[in-house]
Amino acid sequence: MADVRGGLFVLDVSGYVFRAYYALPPLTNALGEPTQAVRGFTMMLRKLVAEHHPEGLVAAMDSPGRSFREDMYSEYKANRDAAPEDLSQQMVRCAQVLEAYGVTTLAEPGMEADDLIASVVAQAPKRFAQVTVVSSDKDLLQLVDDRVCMLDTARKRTFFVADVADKFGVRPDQMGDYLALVGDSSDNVPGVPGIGPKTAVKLLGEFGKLEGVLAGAEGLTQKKLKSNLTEFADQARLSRRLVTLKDDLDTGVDFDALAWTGGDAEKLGTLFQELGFMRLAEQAQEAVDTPAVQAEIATGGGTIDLWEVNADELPALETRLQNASEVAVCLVDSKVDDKRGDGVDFAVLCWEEGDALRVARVGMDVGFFTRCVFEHRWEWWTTDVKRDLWWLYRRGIHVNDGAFAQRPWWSVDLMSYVSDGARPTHDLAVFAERLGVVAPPGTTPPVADACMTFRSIQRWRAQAPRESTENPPPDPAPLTSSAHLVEQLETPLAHVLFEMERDGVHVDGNILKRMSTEVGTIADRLVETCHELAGHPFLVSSPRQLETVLFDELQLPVVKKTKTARSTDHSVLEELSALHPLPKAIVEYRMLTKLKNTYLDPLPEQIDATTGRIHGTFQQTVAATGRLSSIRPNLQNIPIRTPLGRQVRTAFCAEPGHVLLRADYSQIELRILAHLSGDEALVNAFSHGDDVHAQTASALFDITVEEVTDEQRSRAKTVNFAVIYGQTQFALSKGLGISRAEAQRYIDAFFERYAGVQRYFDGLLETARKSGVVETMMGRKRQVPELNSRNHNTRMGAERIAKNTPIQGSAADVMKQAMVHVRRGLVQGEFATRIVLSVHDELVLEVPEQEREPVESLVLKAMEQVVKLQVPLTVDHGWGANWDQAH
DNA sequence: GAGCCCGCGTAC
DNA sequence: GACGTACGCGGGCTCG
Repeated sequence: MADVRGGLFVLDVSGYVFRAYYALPPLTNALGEPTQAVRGFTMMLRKLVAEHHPEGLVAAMDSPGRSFREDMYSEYKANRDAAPEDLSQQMVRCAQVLEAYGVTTLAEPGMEADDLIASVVAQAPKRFAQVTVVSSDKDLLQLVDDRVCMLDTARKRTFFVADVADKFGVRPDQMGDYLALVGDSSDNVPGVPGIGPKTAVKLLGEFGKLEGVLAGAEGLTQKKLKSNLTEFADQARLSRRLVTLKDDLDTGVDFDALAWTGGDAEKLGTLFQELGFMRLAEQAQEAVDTPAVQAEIATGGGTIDLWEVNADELPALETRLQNASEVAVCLVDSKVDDKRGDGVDFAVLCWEEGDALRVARVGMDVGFFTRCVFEHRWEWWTTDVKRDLWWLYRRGIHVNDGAFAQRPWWSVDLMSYVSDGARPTHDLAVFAERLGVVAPPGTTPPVADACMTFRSIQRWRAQAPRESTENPPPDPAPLTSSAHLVEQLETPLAHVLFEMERDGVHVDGNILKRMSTEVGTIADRLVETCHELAGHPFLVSSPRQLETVLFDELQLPVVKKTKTARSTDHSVLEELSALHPLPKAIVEYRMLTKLKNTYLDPLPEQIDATTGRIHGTFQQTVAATGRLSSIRPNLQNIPIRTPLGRQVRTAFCAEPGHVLLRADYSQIELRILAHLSGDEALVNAFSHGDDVHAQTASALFDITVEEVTDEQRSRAKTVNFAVIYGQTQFALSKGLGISRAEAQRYIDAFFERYAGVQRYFDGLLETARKSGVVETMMGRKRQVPELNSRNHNTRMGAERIAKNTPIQGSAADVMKQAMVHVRRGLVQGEFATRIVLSVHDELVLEVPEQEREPVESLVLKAMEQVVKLQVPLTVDHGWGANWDQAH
């Protein structure tokens, strides 16, 4: 969600209180006065002030009595019971809270709050650049435009223009027509029978406006729809009038007086005491303080002047930018979390002149941005460089590898991520706060963001150490500080990922659809089998219902428990299958429906009709260890372990004339462990090309490597993994199905054989306890404060994280660097080969037939030689027409 | 009706 | 209570 700061906030009090009254559990004060809605409203108001720092505040309420809409249509809101007495009382109390808070409250006989809000919004631009309507009422979405958004505090969502389109399928200015067609049951607005959201969107998409739809009804082929539109045309017009907001009321508002300067602590204290809000009464003072205006702020003591750049002023802007070495470019798309790049477009540029920041707001001008990318030489500073590349791409500005490499790009998300991968988000607001950069007061969100981006990046680069003393730098490609990590690894990788997303992966949807039909049939039969075995129908997919059937009705033994229930997971069902046929059927059913619901059905939906390819998103700042992750769809958990699952991979195939190359690191994490620990036995084993799992087995079972059976090797492999994950005997015993004592014996045997690993972990934990941080080979950091927790479990969990993160994270460093090198090699060799997937230790490339040999050697070489470790890095590979075959 | 948590299952 | 890192599904509860 985009952050909304400053500007004017217009509160829909009636709507809020109405909902809170019914939604919240009843609450009364000592005198029995109902207060739940007042309390909800007060909390909302406090939160709003604390989080959004409004420049101005104004509230609007409905007036008691008949509204002009009832004169228009006697049934308006007739479905609502008269407001209960205790709701009206609370409405009065809310008005008192607002008064004590110093907020002007508007009410006008015959008018609803919505009309007052619309009128305020219409006049606000004279004084406020940005207006936020605070409401949950979709009627008010009509008001949204590029200066007005709606904040729904209940659902924690902000609606900009693109969000309205996203949610309803129509532009904000079409919302009135939309509601007129669909109707609104909560206000008893009739609409047109038979027209729901889908039909309304289709009609408005075709005809634009309600009148257009009514006029165009004649030409429609669907009979019922046509007759309804004709028969109920007047009802639609009436509905349209009912949902139209009156925006020309004389509100008598003095907009200058709306600037919020804080409330009256004394009044609030008294009021809260009456209401029985004792905690709030105590905090009344803090509640009314406006955020301190800090002169220093992001401006660095200078001033910020916003320059609205007209088309004819662009050359002048460019001249001034000639002298800028660094420019924060905030591309404003009305929607942050989106790579499609539609919506209202403009950018805010921020740069430094002398000691002052300059800010320019520029509309979308392809020529200007093309010159920004290809001609101007300043550093491009942003919050999300991959999003910028998409944004530019969607407008025909194709930043290829060469153009990307020509300028330094710096991105807040990547800086934040390498500094501490464990943070839940890496957005600008948090990053800036950590660096002590605050938003300049009284600026609109895009301007504030541009200034904060500029100052934050400046400060981070000044603070980031250039040298690290923690680990010796790997060679070649030394990355010894987080600044280097961003500059040489993550930022170039962002461009590689952009290209991977843009180019996508070719997927044959028909294969998946055929499988889906077959799997669906079998699953349907299994449902019946399950019902018969249970003796009655039940929802087979519901663990809760299954729990009842298995443990209450069939009286099967409870094998293990989850936090809240008796577990029915795979291991439990396996065990129970000896006692009853139902568990086995469930296992089968789960396997098939998992396949169908997670892969077979969703994947074809994701195939882009024009490219025939899936263009997923690779997230670069999500996994705490430094790994990539993949969403929409997740391309990193495509099945491989079962034959049926593997069939899914046959759908991931090369285009005609191409072939897939799969290349994966062999045992990369164990090799990293060997390198980091320097353990002699482990290093030697890898250096000599020995079978490390067999070597571990020989230690566990006290036999020679030659005597190791397949079964013993497999157990040793599990133990090797357990060490990487920092597992204890408990988990290992579960994994191997052995006693805890036996598991402990394995773990002890491992660390006896590989004593260097034990020493490495001991040293690592000692250092990490002091610093609270662990680090990867390339200097990626993750905070682990829980290492010093007094809670045993928390501390143990933190120790597992501390041991695993350098291993998993360094492997991620290596793979990411390899991706950058592979891509660079492909560009330099002018190959048409594309990287299509990256799955932690595996790369998949789509290679034109004639490029097979050179690309194979390029990829293997790049991956194997990306870093020089104490042990060799080896890469397995395979070729195939599809992903399955390439194994 | 949307959002969230839970249990579960897929990958490395 | 106890296995590191992810994403996503269906069910079911909750609801400022």
